[in-house]
Amino acid sequence: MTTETPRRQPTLDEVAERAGVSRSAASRVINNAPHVSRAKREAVRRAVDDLGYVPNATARALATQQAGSVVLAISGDDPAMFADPFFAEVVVGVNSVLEETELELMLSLATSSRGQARLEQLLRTRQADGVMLMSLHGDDPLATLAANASVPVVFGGRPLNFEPPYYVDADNRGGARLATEHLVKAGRRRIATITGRLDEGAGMARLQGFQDALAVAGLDNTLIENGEFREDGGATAMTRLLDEAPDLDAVFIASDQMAIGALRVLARAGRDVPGDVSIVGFNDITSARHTDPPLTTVNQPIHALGREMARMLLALMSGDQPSPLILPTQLVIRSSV
Amino acid sequence: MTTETPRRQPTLDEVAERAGVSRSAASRVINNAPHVSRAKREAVRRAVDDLGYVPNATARALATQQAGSVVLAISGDDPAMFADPFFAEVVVGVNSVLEETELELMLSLATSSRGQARLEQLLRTRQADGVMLMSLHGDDPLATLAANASVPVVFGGRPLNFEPPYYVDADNRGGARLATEHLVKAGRRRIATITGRLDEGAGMARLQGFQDALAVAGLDNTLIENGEFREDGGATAMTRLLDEAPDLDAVFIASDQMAIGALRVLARAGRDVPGDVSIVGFNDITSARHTDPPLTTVNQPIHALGREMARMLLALMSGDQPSPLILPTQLVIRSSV
DNA sequence: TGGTCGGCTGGAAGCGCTCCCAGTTTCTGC
DNA sequence: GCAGAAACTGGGAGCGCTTCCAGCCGACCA
Repeated sequence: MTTETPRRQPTLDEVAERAGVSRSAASRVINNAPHVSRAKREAVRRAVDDLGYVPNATARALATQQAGSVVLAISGDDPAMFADPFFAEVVVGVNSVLEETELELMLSLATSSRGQARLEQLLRTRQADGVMLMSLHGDDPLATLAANASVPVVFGGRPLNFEPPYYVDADNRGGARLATEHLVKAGRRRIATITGRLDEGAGMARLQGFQDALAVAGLDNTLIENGEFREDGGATAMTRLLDEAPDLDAVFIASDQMAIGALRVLARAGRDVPGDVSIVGFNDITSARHTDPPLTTVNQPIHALGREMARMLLALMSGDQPSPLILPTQLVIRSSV
Repeated sequence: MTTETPRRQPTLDEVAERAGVSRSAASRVINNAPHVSRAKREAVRRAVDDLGYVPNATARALATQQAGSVVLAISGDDPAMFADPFFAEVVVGVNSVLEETELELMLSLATSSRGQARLEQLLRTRQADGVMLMSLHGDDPLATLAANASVPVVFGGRPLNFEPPYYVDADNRGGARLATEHLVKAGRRRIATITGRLDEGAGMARLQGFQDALAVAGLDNTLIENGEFREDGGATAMTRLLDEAPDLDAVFIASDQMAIGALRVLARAGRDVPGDVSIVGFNDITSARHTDPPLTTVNQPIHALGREMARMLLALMSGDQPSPLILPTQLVIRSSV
């Protein structure tokens, strides 16, 4: 009902006409290409301003065969997995570098098989110029898909069974070793671990780091329970551990989430932390600061992970061949050891 | 070095040729349009399979003038704001309905002015068919942009100063009232509040709910400090409150994040929770379960918020005129009251 | 003064798909 | 067995932009 006409966006032709030049010339000035005289260049700019012209991204994409967007794909079998704050922070990291470019960010939660099919579609239809692929586990079909995708792919984390050409990962193994060594140095001798999903690279690497450290210290490294990276999994794993080895005096837990569950079990069992048993977690989520007691844990640079993935993808897209990157992890000492 | 040719994707023309039909016919069967004989239809399908044809989304977008994607835009002045797990869950909700469609999800963290410009661009270039816009605060320029965007816009939460035609929001005011009433029922009489940012709709609504409840109860409702929705803000606000009104016996805190900060201050000040002072938070983040004591708080259906935003946008895009939606909030009783 | 060179310039051919339209075929009902 | 309707069919014109290319023109050198 307003007087506003539902005016279409002006096209390049209209700009050209108004500026009194050919469409080619107009296109050149829009794209800062050479071979256009100063006078025409300015005429075109003026016309652009007057008309409020904005190039149509779709048409441009069709003509240049470049989508102008990249996708961040989170693969996994649990639809709600993305709710993990971990990913949110990765996204912020990714965004921080994409912001400097003209690229748009698409998000693909390839969680159902339908989701995976769509991601595949997305790539085959060339709606995106590159992919960042996270959290492949086990025999994720996406791994192969990625391998022979026609666009650059960088992995976030390394899948099991397969070393991708381009990836950025956190030093999970090193971090786990650090954590476990910390326990050893604190004088603990009967040290267990609660693992994450062992069909994920991170889960396995943390277990290995744990075993590395105990092997070096000459301690038993077979007290292992799986908690699947979930809080309740951590709780039940802790229960089993207490059954199996009532004399344990420390446990390295492969995620803070699980540590929270374990802490609850420990409290209920009347074990004092860190008096009776020391705990160290992994990830350094914000909650880790507010557990009782505050959790000693391993921090991984999540923001940097996202940032570096994006940088690597950009490099790849511009024809470089970047090397894989492993980001350092760091022990954060609080009060649970 | 493999024998794989870097084969381009086949085009519709190739499909048509192989099937021995016209491009128009091929297009019709791809799009399940009528007016194509059974025989040709099958020939085309076969050709599609043989060739592994996938329609080029960009070309289709250009021809149909539909991008095939929607954007979820998070506006705000803090680049890291998105790291709030709140948004992650919204994304999951949004995704759950988009997954059923052919629409792709683009994410726009319109945090810097550059980010905002890009979002504006995104819309003007029609790279997206619709927008979900979240977390406008104060005089966010995006509000007006959204208002006269040429694509449907649904708001997540209501901005201040402006009631958008289409939005889904949580019942912040009602939730805050619930929380405060709970405090009153528990026999508390000297009740304060720590507010969130008052230039955001949610922050203001929660303050109003607080005041509503106390007005009804005939209690003083002027014990107010601002915590800006941040943890440290909650801490300093609590400190000020303790100064101002050492006799307070309860505080409604507009976010769990801030409540965590406040709890720390309270503990340090030697006040027992809930013995000396009762606390209720807002949001029901996962950490709320692990504070000391576990936090009584108001749960808002974040996943549903995302889901309903997406549904509303879909409705809008298909020409309907959905009504705004206010999702119920719910008191979650734990041990801090 | 003639010849060259190199930077302008605009025409035109796509990019891959949709969809209108006019022409052809095949069915109906009588 | 025939008119008229209904269903198919393929040609062609776009969607808005990029980019190749051939033609120009003025400048510059000998």
